[in-house]
Amino acid sequence: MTLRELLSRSVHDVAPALVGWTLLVDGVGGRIVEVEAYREDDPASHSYGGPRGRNLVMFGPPGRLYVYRSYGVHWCANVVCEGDGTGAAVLLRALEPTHGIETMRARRGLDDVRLLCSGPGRLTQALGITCEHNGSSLERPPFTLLPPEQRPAVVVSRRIGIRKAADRPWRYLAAGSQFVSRAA
DNA sequence: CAGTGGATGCTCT
DNA sequence: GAGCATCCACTGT
Repeated sequence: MTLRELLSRSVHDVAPALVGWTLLVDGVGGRIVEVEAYREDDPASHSYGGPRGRNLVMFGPPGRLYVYRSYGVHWCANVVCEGDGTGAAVLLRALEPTHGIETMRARRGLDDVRLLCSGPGRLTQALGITCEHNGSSLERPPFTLLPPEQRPAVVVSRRIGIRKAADRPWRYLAAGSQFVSRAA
């Protein structure tokens, strides 16, 4: 299955399926170990209420990156999926660093590998993702998405850091990973 | 450990 | 003017 075919499916299929893939930006990054699903009929989603303003990329074709500023200070990155204007995307919440660790240490200003990419704001800082990448295709440089050699076991839990629709079990983690932002 | 509060920009009311 | 899909430093056990 191609990346495009994978991302064209329901966000509830795409989100767990992305766990284990390796995301690189200019060769720097790691293995995806934590994501969350968001969709249009979801009060916690930026796409809730239909396309307007900053959320337009969420209603575009699958395989693009939706980047927004969080709490005025951080960037958060989502993989747009489904397509056909459904407004669904997968929030990238944590990576296990594998490539370019020294570059990520320098960008983050710390040494502990477990803290480099264990949170949505940390991850974008470590990989150098900013609003300049909003709307960019993940199928082209500087991005690389590599499939896992073996599909990892995935654990489901409730989403983190939201007040609305906080009870929906739409957070997906690599089982047993030490690099998630919070244990399941 | 846990809990609290500040930084800071953008969207929405 | 409020609220936010966050992170970090600081406080107190």
